[in-house]
Amino acid sequence: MATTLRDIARLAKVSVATVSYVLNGVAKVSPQTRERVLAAMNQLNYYPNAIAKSLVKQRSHVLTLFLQDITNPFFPAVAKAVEDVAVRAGYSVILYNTGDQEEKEAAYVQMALEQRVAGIIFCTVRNRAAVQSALDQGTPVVIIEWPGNIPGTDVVQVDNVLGARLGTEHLIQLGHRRVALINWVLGSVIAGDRLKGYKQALAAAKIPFDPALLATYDFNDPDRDAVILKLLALPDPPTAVLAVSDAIAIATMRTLHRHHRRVPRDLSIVGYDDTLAALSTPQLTSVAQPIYQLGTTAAQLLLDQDRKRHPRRVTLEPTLVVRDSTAERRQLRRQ
Amino acid sequence: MATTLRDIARLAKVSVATVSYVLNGVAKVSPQTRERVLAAMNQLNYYPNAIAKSLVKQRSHVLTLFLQDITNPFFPAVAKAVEDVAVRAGYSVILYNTGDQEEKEAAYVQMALEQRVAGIIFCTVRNRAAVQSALDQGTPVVIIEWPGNIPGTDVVQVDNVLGARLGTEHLIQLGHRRVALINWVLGSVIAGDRLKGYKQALAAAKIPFDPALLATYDFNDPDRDAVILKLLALPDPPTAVLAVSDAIAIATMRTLHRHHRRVPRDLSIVGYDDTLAALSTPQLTSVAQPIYQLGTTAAQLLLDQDRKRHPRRVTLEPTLVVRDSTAERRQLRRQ
DNA sequence: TTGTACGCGTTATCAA
DNA sequence: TTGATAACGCGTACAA
Repeated sequence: MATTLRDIARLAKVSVATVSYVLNGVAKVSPQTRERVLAAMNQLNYYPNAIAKSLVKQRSHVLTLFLQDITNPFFPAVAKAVEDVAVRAGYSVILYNTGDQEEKEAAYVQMALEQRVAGIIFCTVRNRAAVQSALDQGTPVVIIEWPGNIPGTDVVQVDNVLGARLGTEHLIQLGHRRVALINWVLGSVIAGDRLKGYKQALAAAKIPFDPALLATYDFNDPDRDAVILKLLALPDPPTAVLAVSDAIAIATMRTLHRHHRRVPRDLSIVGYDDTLAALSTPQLTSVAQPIYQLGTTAAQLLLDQDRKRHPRRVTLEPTLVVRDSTAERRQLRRQ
Repeated sequence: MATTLRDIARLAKVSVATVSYVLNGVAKVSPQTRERVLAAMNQLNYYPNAIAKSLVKQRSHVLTLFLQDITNPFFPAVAKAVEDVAVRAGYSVILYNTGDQEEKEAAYVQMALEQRVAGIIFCTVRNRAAVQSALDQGTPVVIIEWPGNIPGTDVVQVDNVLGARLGTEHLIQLGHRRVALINWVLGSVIAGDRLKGYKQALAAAKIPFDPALLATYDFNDPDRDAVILKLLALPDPPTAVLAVSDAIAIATMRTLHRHHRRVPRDLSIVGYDDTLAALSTPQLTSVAQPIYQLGTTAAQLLLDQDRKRHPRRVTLEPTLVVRDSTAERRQLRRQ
C-alpha cells in the first residue's frame, strides 16, 4: 500500500493538516516540525496522491488534446507543443485521435468530462454538440484552426488567406502566369480561404483568374491523379502549381515524374505546411505553418482561461520557405 | 456544480447505493427502480466522476506512454496503436515526450505515479531507476524495444538481427558484393543487433566482411556527410547501402545526388522503419517494422498484467518492402 | 431487493 | 503555529 499523509503524520507525531501545510507551503510551520515532517516523508518514500487532491479540487491536473490522427504529420508538432507548455505548468496531457468521426468525438469528450480534466484543446472538430457539452459542464475549451464560432471558446488559427497568397505571389514573381491551385474538396472554410488568397495574388498581379486551373485532390479517390493529368492536358497548361499540403505536392511531383515532367525545370511546385517538404527530392518550397506555436498558444490560452474570462481569438501568420522545387519560368520559344 | 449520485438518489427516491448498483450493474435491482434511476440520471445530465471512482479503486483509468519525441516519425504509429487498444478498454492515454533525457524521465514517472496511472509503457528508456521506482510503487510496466532486462517488466521488441539480415540479403540477391552499412554510433544493443544481422547475411553468401564498409551517421554532427563521401572514395567502393533508418537513407540519397551518383543506377539503397520510405524520390526499399503492432501488443500486455503475473517477452518480425531504390548491380566493365 | 455507513487521501475551515 | 474534523463523490460490506 502506498503511504499517505496519515502515515507521515503518525511518524512525525503531528496532525495530517500540518503535513499538508508543509507539503503545500500554505501555512506557517515551525522549522523544527517542518524538518520532522520532511524526514518522515523521505523515510516512507511518499508520493502525493493526485487523485485525492483532484477530488477535493474538483479538477484533475490533466489537459486533453483532441486531434484527427497523430499519424498525420501536421499533428505531432502540435502535441509536442501542448505537452511542453502543459508539463511546465504541472499538467499532463491526454491524447485522443478522433479520426474526424463525430461519434468518437462525443465518446472521448464524455471520457474527458468524467475525468474532470482541466481543459480541452480541439485541434480539429466536427461535433459541435460535443464541444458544447464540455462547455456546459464548465470545462474550458480552446479550438485550433476552426473558423466557426462557438461562443465561450478561445480560438487559435493561422491566416490561410495570407498563406495561399504568399505561395502564389512567389510563383508569380518567378514569372509564372499560369498557376494552378490544387485544393481539397471545397466546402471547408480553410479550402475557401486558400482559394481566396490565391485569387488575391492573381488579382494583385493583374492575371485573370482561370477556373480551369483549379483542381481538387482527394487521397481517397483511386483515380486521384486524373486531375493532375487534366491540368497538363490543357491547351495552355500551368507552368506552376500551388498545392494545399506537402503530401499533395509530393503526390503531384510523383505523377509529374511519371509523365516525364521535371521539377522545377518544367513545372514549379509550392507545398503547404512545411512538414514533409525537406524530405522530398527536390526539396519542396513550402508555405510553413507555425504549427508548434499553434500548440503552445492554445495551451497557454487554456491554462489562462480562469483569469481572463472573455473568448479570445489569436491569428498566427504563415511564412514562405523557399527550396528547390520552384524556379523561374522557362521561356519556351521566342515568338 | 456537477450532479452527483446523491442528487440522483434524491430525485429517484432511492439510496445512493442503489444508484451505484444500476450504474455498475453489480447487484440485482428491480426494473422499476432501475427505470426511475435511469430517468433521474438522464434528467440531471449526470456524468460519473472518474476521480472519485479512482480514489476508491486506488487506480485511475489512465495509461501512460513514454516516448522520445512524438515528432520523430517512428512514434506516432505507436501512440495511435496504444490509444486504440486503451480506449477500447475504457482507458485514456497520457503522453510524455522525454527527449531521451534521464531527468525528464524521472520527473514524468513521478507525475504518472502521483496520478496513480494504471500502467506505463516505455517506448524508449534511459533511466533504469525511474522504471524501478514505478515497479516499486506497484505500477505495471511494459517496455518496447529495450533489450536490457529489468525484472518485473514485460518487453515487446522487433527482431533487429533479422531486419538487418533481410535488407542485406536483398541487396546480395541483386548481385551486390560490396554492401555498406550505415549505422548509428555503436554502443546500443539495437545498433549491435543490426550489425550482427548484416554480418550474418554476408557470411551466408560467403562475402568477406570488410570493416571499411561500416559507417556511422550522426545527425548532430555538422560534418555528418563526410562518412558517406569516405565510402565513395574507397578504392573498391560499395555498390549498395543498408541504412538503419529511412531518415539516414534519405540523407544519404541527398548526399549521393549532390555528388552525381544516381539511385538506384549507381548505388542501391535500403532504408529501415518504412516510415518515410514512400515519400522519397525514388521511393525507398525499406525494412518495415511492425510499429503499429508494437503498440497494440504493448498495450495488451499492460492491460493483461493483473491476470498473468509472470514477465513476458514478445518478439515481432520485420519484413522487407521492395520499392524503387534498389536494382541489380550494373556490370561496370567486362574484364 | 434496498439502505446505512464507512473508507479512499486530500484540502480547508475552524478552534485551540 | 498546530490540531480536529468536515467535506469531496463514489464503492461496498453489512444489515435490514
